[in-house]
Amino acid sequence: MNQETGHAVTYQYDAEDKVLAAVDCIIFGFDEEDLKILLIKRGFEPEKGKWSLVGGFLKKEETMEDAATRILELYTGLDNIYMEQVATFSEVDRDPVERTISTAYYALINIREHSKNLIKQFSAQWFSVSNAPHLIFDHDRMVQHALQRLRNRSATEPIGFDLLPQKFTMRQLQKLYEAIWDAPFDKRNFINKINSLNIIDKLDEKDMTTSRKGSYLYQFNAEKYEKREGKFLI
Amino acid sequence: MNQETGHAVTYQYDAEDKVLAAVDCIIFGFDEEDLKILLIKRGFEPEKGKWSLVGGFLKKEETMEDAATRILELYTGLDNIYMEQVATFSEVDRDPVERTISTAYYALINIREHSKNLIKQFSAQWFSVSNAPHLIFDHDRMVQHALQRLRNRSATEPIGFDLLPQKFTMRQLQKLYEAIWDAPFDKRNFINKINSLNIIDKLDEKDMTTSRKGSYLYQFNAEKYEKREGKFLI
DNA sequence: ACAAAAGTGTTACGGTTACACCCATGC
DNA sequence: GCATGGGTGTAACCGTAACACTTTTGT
Repeated sequence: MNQETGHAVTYQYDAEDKVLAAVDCIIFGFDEEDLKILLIKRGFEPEKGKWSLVGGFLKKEETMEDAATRILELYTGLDNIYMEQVATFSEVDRDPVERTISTAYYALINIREHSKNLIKQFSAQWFSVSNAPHLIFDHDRMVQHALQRLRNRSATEPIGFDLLPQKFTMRQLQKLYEAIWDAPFDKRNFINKINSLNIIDKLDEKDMTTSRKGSYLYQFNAEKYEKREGKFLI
Repeated sequence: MNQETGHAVTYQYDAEDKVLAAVDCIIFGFDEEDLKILLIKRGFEPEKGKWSLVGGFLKKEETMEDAATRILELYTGLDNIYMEQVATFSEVDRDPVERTISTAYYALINIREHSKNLIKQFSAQWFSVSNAPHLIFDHDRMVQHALQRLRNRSATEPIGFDLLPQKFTMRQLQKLYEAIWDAPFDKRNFINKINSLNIIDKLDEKDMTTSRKGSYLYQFNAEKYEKREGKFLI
């Protein structure tokens, strides 16, 4: 930031308005069928009892990435999670209590790994994106924005794997992308496309839980991804 | 934002840290050859005399979009300009004077229309993106981020026209996209592609300033764009 | 034997790319 | 008449999309 006001040689930052800065997290998970988001029932006024994204205020000694990481750990018990800034929302009256700007981040977690205790403690709940309740403030817009970003990003970066177990089947991967895009893909074309990317390894193991025949497990190979030529593009 | 702390029924916003919120603008222009950005020589400490994006602090009664619009008008005299939020930068020490987070916006203006007086008044100057000086704070990162966003957006939305005069030639349009992408395009393929989009009108006028033969002028047709089927994709 | 999900290849189509010559005009 | 930039069409190529049957195995 910079500004020249009245040609003063030294600028008086003191005269400027300060605001509360918040971070809100759109936590995505995938349950083999639907793309889900983690919401909490707000425990204080205003809007007490309504559904809300998880969030918190930015502290003086942390970056927004730090804050988002802290909030994510607080509500899921997880760290080292893929995360991306979405946008900052700054409508003047977005929080009726006090002027607050909020930066939204989305995070991708393996839904089987988060802490069930914390979920209970915070009255949190997973909702399908397509079937979520109305949220407080501008949180619905944040979710839509995050979803759009997730779609764009997942088409050009191999981030979908963050929503799956380390070992996964082709059907799971396909269902994941179908959930993200809310559109069906052709089974053979999808597999051919993924295989042509040459970034996942087929294992000798099979997952026997969803069919009698069983389906092969695969694993993302980060090394192959780094060394690949050509684009990643689903 | 929301947070449940110690199960209090009413949350004390008062206890939270406030920060300065700034807006910095990456103002893009196009001069028939290069993609340019408008920079100012900082008139106060710290970093006095160094080059910087134009910016300002967010005021209590305005949104960030408002602030960006205000700043843009202050430095160029223009309003009603295409603008998009890029991201918020929040490194703790990014501004050495005081904790300040800054949200970057990029704007696309017709470089012939901005106020020359203001440019002079603020010691502002246009620099080719590829040949700009080092900027203060994290402004270099902001520019790179904005440029990437401009590339992505301009591939799927007809925003390039905001950088051109209302009437322009195919060669100008092509050079603009070449500047944005820093890559050459085939003349015939480009024209075929643009024509197939069916969103610009060929006029009966010619621009005689760059060749003896003259080249036809075209005009973006917003109505056709709204009604088109299929994607816009350069 | 049959139900239920997994696995597998080929062809048609459409968009992208590569490419070279003539045109109009001012000097 | 010639130099300069403007304008035009086609064929090869490649990635995407459409499409149906066989395999495995638990019950």
